[in-house]
Amino acid sequence: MSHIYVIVDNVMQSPTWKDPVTAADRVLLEIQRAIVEGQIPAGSKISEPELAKRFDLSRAPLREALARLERCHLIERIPNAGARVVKLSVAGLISLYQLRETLEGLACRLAAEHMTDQEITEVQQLLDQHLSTQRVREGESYYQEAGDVDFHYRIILGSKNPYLINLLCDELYFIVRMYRVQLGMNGPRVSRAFDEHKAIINAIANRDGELADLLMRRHIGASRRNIESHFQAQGN
Amino acid sequence: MSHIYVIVDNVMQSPTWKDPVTAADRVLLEIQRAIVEGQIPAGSKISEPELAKRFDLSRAPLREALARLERCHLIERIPNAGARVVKLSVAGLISLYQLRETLEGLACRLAAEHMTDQEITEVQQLLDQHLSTQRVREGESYYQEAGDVDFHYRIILGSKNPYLINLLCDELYFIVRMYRVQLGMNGPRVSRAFDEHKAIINAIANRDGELADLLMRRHIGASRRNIESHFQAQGN
DNA sequence: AAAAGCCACTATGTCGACAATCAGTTTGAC
DNA sequence: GTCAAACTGATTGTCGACATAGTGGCTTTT
Repeated sequence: MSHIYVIVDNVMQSPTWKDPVTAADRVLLEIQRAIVEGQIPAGSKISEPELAKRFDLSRAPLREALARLERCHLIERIPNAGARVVKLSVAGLISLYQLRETLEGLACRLAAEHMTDQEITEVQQLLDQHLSTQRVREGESYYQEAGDVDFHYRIILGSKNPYLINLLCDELYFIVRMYRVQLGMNGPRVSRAFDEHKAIINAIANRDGELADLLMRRHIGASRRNIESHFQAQGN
Repeated sequence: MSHIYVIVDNVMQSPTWKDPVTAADRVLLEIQRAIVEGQIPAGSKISEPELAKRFDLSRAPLREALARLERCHLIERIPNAGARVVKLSVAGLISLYQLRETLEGLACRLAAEHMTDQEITEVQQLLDQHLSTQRVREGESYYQEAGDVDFHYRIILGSKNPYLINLLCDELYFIVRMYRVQLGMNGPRVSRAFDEHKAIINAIANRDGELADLLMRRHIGASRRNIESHFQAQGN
């Protein structure tokens, strides 16, 4: 299990993420992982003294971490009443994907305008590389997950819009992962996703922002509909 | 000067904002106002001991407030090196308005789907009301500002998308205001904005999300271009 | 004189304890 | 028996002090 996150973490740490220098940073990463994995169950109450004891530090850095957890929508705090881990719901997931559709569409439009030729070439090489790796180890969707994250990540960075980058890579990233992990959304759509990714980067290479926008929205919309149909019979 | 913010605050406090119950909440509001007004200059360093003394409280609630200020992009923190008020730039403002265009466009599309007939009627009445008030006190753009905020605010709430609402009303609201106040963007576009608002709410009333989206993006895009041309000769 | 290294000082990160607030329970009155 | 009010327990908010990392100035060396 653990090597999944090793891969993803390596992917993410380079560009926007600074390594955890302070104790609050370290505990933040640990709690993020625990919540995303479901080790701290969704909807459960957060006890500051308990977590402080569990991670062996004072409440001060812990509260700092909680503030940042609230920022990425992993917990909800009520003054004088404590914090709870967010409850997952189909409605929430749909709201989230609606946002992603629009935002990553915008990222594509801006990326078509601002990415350098070299950056585009690198992404294309990345896709070919992921394709071959996935061919070799068919069925193991970890690589698809990491590759998918990496692809979207590079497009977002290519937009060169700091607000958009911060939003998608810092604030929305973890809760998207939480939904994917806890609702088991690693699933199929493997080969189709590759083709869609290729079409998107090609549109960007042609500097056709309009088309890249459309393709990305359709790409994420397909994921969303895939999930929606998956949960039509169930409650949750 | 101060009564401007009284109006806006009254507008904002009802739906999503809880009144400041804790000391950190109170000082947060004060510092937000100070930064937005430029009383604490853009780009200046934040000294925790100094602010703690100035507002007469400990560093603990102050740091809580700083964490939330970072969340609304009003300050930037570097570990072990302190916090600075954000530096305004034309590039930053353009990035911000690009985001707003897309996000509020999405809000319109969702609002056309989710707003109740009553909510729509209320917004229409609000527009007529603001129009008459503005007619009476021509030239005083405060009312236009408050009315503009109120209009956009209601559309955003009408989207019923919690992530989108939180984003636009909590995270991006203050920095948008900071740009408007410090770069003096109360400006003209008064009567045109009214017409555009009316067209948008009419599209929503007709449940034409596509059109409402387009009109809103054009509406904000006009503001952005208005600002861009205003700063083509200057540095900043 | 300029650059590099050292040192003192300040600011940030962290800690433990106190105060205020809220939830659940028990007690009391009608 | 039921509702209300006070009490108890624990949790959160706040405080002051300590440890540590960064900043600026001074000395020393080339």
